[in-house]
Amino acid sequence: MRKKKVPSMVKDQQLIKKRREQMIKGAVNLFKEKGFHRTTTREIAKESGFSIGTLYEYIGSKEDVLYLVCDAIYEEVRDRLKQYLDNDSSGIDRLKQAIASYFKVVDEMKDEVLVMYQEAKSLPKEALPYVLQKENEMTEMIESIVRDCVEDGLLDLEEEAEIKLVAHNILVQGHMWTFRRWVLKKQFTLEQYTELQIEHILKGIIK
Amino acid sequence: MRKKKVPSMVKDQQLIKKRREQMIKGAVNLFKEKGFHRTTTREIAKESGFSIGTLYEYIGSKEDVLYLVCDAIYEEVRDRLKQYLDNDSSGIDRLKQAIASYFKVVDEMKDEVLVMYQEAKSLPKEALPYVLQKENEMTEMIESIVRDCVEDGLLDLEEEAEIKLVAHNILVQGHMWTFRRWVLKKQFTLEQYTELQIEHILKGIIK
Amino acid sequence: MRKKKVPSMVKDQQLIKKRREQMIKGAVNLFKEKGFHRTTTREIAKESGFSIGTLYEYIGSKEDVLYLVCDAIYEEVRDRLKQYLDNDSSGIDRLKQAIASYFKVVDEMKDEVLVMYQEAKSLPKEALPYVLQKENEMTEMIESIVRDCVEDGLLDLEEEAEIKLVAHNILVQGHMWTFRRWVLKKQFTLEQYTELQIEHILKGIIK
Amino acid sequence: MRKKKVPSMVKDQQLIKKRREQMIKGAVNLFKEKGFHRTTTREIAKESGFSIGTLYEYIGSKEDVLYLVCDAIYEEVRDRLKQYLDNDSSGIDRLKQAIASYFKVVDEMKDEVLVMYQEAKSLPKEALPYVLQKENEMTEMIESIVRDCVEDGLLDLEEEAEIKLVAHNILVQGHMWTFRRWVLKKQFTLEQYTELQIEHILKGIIK
DNA sequence: AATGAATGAGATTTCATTCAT
DNA sequence: AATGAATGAAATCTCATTCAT
Repeated sequence: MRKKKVPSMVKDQQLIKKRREQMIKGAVNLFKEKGFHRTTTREIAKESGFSIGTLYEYIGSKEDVLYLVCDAIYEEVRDRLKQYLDNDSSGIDRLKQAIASYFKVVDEMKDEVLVMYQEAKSLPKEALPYVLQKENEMTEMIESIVRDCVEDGLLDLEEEAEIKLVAHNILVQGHMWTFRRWVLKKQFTLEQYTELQIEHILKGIIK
Repeated sequence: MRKKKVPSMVKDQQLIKKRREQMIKGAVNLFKEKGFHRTTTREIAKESGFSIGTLYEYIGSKEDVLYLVCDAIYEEVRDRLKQYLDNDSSGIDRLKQAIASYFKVVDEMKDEVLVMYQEAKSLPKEALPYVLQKENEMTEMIESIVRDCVEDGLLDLEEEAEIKLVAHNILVQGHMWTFRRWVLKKQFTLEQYTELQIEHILKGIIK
Repeated sequence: MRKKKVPSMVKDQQLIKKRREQMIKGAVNLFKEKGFHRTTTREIAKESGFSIGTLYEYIGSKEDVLYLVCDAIYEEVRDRLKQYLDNDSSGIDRLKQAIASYFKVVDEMKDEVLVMYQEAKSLPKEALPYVLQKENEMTEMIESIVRDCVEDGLLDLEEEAEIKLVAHNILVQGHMWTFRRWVLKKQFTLEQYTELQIEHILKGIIK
Repeated sequence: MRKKKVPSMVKDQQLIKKRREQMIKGAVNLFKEKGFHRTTTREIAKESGFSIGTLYEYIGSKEDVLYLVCDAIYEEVRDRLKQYLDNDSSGIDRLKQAIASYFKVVDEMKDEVLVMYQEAKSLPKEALPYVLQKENEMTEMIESIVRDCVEDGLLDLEEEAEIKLVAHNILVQGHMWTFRRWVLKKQFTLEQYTELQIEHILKGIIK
C-alpha cells in the first residue's frame, strides 16, 4: 500500500518537510479543540504561521491536512514504540514492557492519538486503506510479541485468532486511555492504570 | 442532569414524538454513511420523509438532531440491556450474562452505536454533560453487577477503582465490536468473540 | 443532440422559467459589458435581482449561466427569424427577404448575438456540441432557401458545397454587423448595409 | 496611435526581444487550447521556458502578454501579406492575388489568428484602440487595392463606403476560414475556398 | 537577470436557517 | 402544521503579483 502523494507547488523538499511539520502541529492543536470539520483552512494557515495562499502551496485540499496529520501521528507512535521495545528483555517480561511502553507512548501523545482516533474516519476514501494498514502494522507489532510468548509456552492461547484478539484488546486499552481520559484520570495515574491492566490481561491468558 | 430541551414550534406532543422518531431513523442512516458534518439538513429532512421547513418545526438547530440521535440510541441500548438483565441468575453467571447481553445489544445496534460513538464529540458543548452522564449510567449498570460479585466474594478485586476499570473494559470491548468490526468479523462470530472475551476477563479477575 | 439539463433545487417549473429569464437578462447585460470571465456570480445574482444563494437554487455552476444565455439567444434568434420568414414570397425575392430578415433579427438582438458570439467558446466541453448544432440549424434554414432558388434554376450554383458556402457567408455577414458594428455604423444604416450586401451576394451568384 | 509601452525591468533590448518571443510563442499555444482567462501566468512562464519571476521581469501584468500576443500576430500577418503583395501584377488580377494571399496568410497562421480574434476583446481598455487601428491598417491595405481597381474603371462600386464594405467582407471571409474551420474544411480545401469566394466577390462587383 | 516561495484579495459554491404562503 | 423558495455568512481554493535571495 503506497503512501498517498500529497501535491505541492514548492520544489525544495527540505522546505516542504519544514512547512508541513508546522502545518501538522498547528492543525493538531486546532483539531484537538474543535475537530477537523469545525476548523477552517484559514485557521490552519494562521496557526501554522503562514498565509492561506502558502498553505495551499503545500497541499492540494483540506483533506490532505488531515491525511498528513494522521500519517505523522502513526509514524511517530510507531517510531517511539519501536524505540521503547528495543531492549533485551524476553518472555512475559517483554510483553509487560511492550504494553507499558505502548501505554506510555499513547500517554505522551494523548492529544494527537485522540485526534487521529476521532477524525480518521473523515479521511478521503482513497487514503483510508493506507491508514488502516498503519493501524494493522501496530497490531502486528504487539501480536508478534504475544505470539513469541505463546511459542515459548508461556501463554494459554490456542489459536492465532486468540492471539490477534489479545493484541486488539491491548491496543484498544491504549486508546481508551485517551478517549476515556477524563473519567480514568479521576481514578488512576498512568502507572496505576498500566499496572492493573497488565495484571488483568496476563492473569486472563497466562498458563 | 436534565435532559436538554429541544425546542419545537408544534404543540401536539404525540406528533412531536412521531416526527422525531422519523427524523432519528433518517438521520442515523445518513450519519452512518457520511457522518454528521457531511450530512445536510436538507438530506435529513428528505430521508425522514418531510420538508426542510417541517424539520425546523421540530428542532432548533442541526445539532439538535445529533443530540436526539445520541439520546435515543443511549435510551434504547439501556432499555434493551435492562430487559436482557431482568432475569434471576446470580453470581458469576449473572456477570457472564450481563457481558453477553451487552455485546448482543451492541451487535443488534451496531450502526447506531458506531454513529453515536463517532459523532458524539460534535454535540454542542451544553449537551455533552448530559450524554456523558448517560454513558456513566451504563458503566454503573455493569459496575454494580461486578460489585455484587465482589461483595459475594467471587472476584479478586480490591478497590472500587478496580471495579470501575473492569466495567470500563467491558463497555469498551463492546464498542470495539462496532468500530473494529471489519477486522474482528474476519476472525470471530459474535458468539466466539463473546465467549473469548468473557473467558479472558473472568480469568483475569476471578478468585 | 439533447439539450443539456441544468440542475435546479427548485421544483416549481414556472418559477424556474421566470427566474432563469431574469438571470439570462441580467447576465447578458453584464457579459456584454465585461465578458463572461470578468463577471462574477455575485454580480449576476445582483443584476438578476436576487441573492447569490438564490442564483444557485437555479443553476449548478457559473458555466450553466453561460449555457442558458447562449441557448436562449439561439432560440430567440431562430424563433424571430422563423416568424419573419413565414410569408408567401418566393424565388429570389424570398432569398432577399430571408437575408434582410436575418440581418434585422441580428440587429434587434445585437448585444445578445455579440455576447454569444464571443463567449460561446467558454462553454463547458459537454455543452459545445449542442450549441454548435444550433448554429448548424441556422445555417440549414438559410441553406434551404438558397437551395430552393437553385432548384428553381434561379442561381448559378453548381454544387451542394457552394450552396453551403453562400449560406455561411450570409450568416457571417450577419454576425459581422454586430462585431464590426462600431466601424460599419459610421458608414451605413442597417438598411443600407442590407441592401448593399444583398446586391453583392446576389450579383455574385445569380444567373 | 502609439504602440503601448509594455514595461520591463530588464535593460538589454536584445534580451527583451528574445524573451518576449519565447513568451508569445508559449502563450499562443496555451491560449489556443484554453483561452486567455483559463491560462495562468504560471503556465505561461513554464511553457515559455522560464520562471514566473522572470516572466514579470518582462511584462507588467498578465494583460500585457495578451497585448504582446495580439500585436505580434498583427505585425506578422501584415508583414507576410505585404511580402506576398509585393509583385508587379495589376488590375483585377492584383485584387485576386491580394485576396488569395490574405487567405493564405490567414491559413498559415490559423491558430494565431483565431486566438487573436477570440481574445482581443479581453485586452485592457487602453490597448484596444491601438489594436483596432492595426485592424484598420489591414482593411486599408485591401481597400486601397480595391480602390485602384475602381479608379481603373474595373469595378462597379460607386461610393467610398462601398469600397470599404468590400474590404471588410474580404477580411471577414479570411477570419471565417479560421473560426468556421471545422465546418468549412469538410467541404473545401483552402484553394477551393479561395477560388469560390473570389469568384462570388468579383462577380458581385465587377463591371 | 533569474528564481520561486509567499501573499491575500477575491472567486465560486454550500448550506443552516427563516418566513411568507 | 407543512412547505419550500429565499437568504447570506462563511467555507474552500485560485492565482496574479511581489520581493528576498
